[in-house]
Amino acid sequence: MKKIVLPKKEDFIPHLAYDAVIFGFNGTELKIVVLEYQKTNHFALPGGFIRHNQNLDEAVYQGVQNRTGISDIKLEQCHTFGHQNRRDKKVLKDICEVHDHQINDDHWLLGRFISVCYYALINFEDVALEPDELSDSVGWYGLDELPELMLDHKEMVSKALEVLQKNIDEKLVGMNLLPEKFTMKDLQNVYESILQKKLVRTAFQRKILAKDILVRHEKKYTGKAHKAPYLYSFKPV
Amino acid sequence: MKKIVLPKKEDFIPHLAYDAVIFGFNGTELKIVVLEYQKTNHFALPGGFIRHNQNLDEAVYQGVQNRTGISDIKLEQCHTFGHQNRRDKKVLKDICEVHDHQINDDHWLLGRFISVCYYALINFEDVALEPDELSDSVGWYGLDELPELMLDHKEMVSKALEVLQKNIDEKLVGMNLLPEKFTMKDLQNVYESILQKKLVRTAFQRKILAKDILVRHEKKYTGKAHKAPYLYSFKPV
DNA sequence: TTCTATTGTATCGGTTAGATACAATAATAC
DNA sequence: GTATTATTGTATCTAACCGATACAATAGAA
Repeated sequence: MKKIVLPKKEDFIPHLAYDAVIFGFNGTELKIVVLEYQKTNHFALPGGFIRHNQNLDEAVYQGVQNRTGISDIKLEQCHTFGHQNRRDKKVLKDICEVHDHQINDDHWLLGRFISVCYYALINFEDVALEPDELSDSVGWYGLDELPELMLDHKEMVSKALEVLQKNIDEKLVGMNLLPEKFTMKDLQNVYESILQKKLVRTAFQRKILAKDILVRHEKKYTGKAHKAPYLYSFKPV
Repeated sequence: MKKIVLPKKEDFIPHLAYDAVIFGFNGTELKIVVLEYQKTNHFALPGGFIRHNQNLDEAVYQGVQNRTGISDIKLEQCHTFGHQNRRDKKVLKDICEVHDHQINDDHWLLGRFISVCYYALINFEDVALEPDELSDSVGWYGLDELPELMLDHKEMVSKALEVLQKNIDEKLVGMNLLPEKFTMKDLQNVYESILQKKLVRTAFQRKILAKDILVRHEKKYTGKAHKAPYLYSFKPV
């Protein structure tokens, strides 16, 4: 197993971390990015630390990019988790062991961490996930099929979803989760995935159209035996 | 000037702080708690640091209590501020100087701090503000009459108000800001102060009554030459 | 007794959302 | 070709909600 270099204590703000809940939409279901640490069977949200010379927001942006290959996303802060027992020696020791690393019990990475949680929405299609050297795999998981996650990462997912639900009407969420052109049904699927409930088709269509944020394009012929829906895109700002 | 004891580096999580925006309502206007550091003309939100053996939430609760004398409040997290330039050597040096303290340029308190901002709503009447040993005074300031505040504390106030506005309908804000019994006008004043806009009296009354969260009591005779309003209290949960 | 300011409530019109209805239509079955 | 089917786009009805307006009730002053 390739030897890794652990982050050096003096480069980072101690006891402080970030984690990110990256939402994507595959056309049917809302999914999030989860990392698996090589050979350890430990799963976690993409996260990391903040350098002394980095703004918090930037650290998160760059960190997410390094760990997942995702760039060009808009991250929003959602909550800071600061419980005393936010530490997990076992996971980190397992990771080090796999990489043939010695780690002392008093190593800074084994201490308590306060973590600032961010979330982002991205288009499933134009992302190629690329695991970093620590991670075995980086993949999309549906909200109902999440593996056991490290620490309170599951709580972070809940919190992020909650914030997303609260902001759904003002944030034009579809813009980030859908391809350039999409049908009204696609957009409704996004809303239903986020809100985790069925919406009334006719009322949804009426509401969205009344917002006057969409441009209507040609029809989309799917080959199915029924009326073809129009394609839409978001009006440019 | 009495010599103070600076917080010791080894007790606290370095580079991490909290600040709190405490909202109160004096019957007419929304105000917040601001500390003034003795003889320095520096003003700040009540804030502090997190001990290694404290949960974040608890650290904030206890810290606010120590610094202002306020207890028994429900604090809500609103945002974490992490810009690189969140440091202000001058303010801290001034404070130390006043207290006849030497402080080196590389002292941990002069470094960069990431701060988790909380807010709370309290009833103006049942609070006696008591400044701690660092502070000259601790007082209520209207949102339009805030003094110049340290660092990005003004931004924190804006953010807290924004969050408060967003949650106003689900959080029953009056419960914390008003005395036991109050008139509909009082409650409307609270809403208007928070939302920073006038509301339609009749519609407001109808909306609140429709929520079915109030109990109506006797009338309140103020001595004014007009119909006396009813007093209300919030229904017990 | 009259006057004034405020309160409590009712009503009208406009907007929005759920429920329902229905015509339009793309492809299939016959 | 014609009938069939599933889905889409739109209209209509109703209920809920809000702003605007009206107005009666009323506490105290003039």
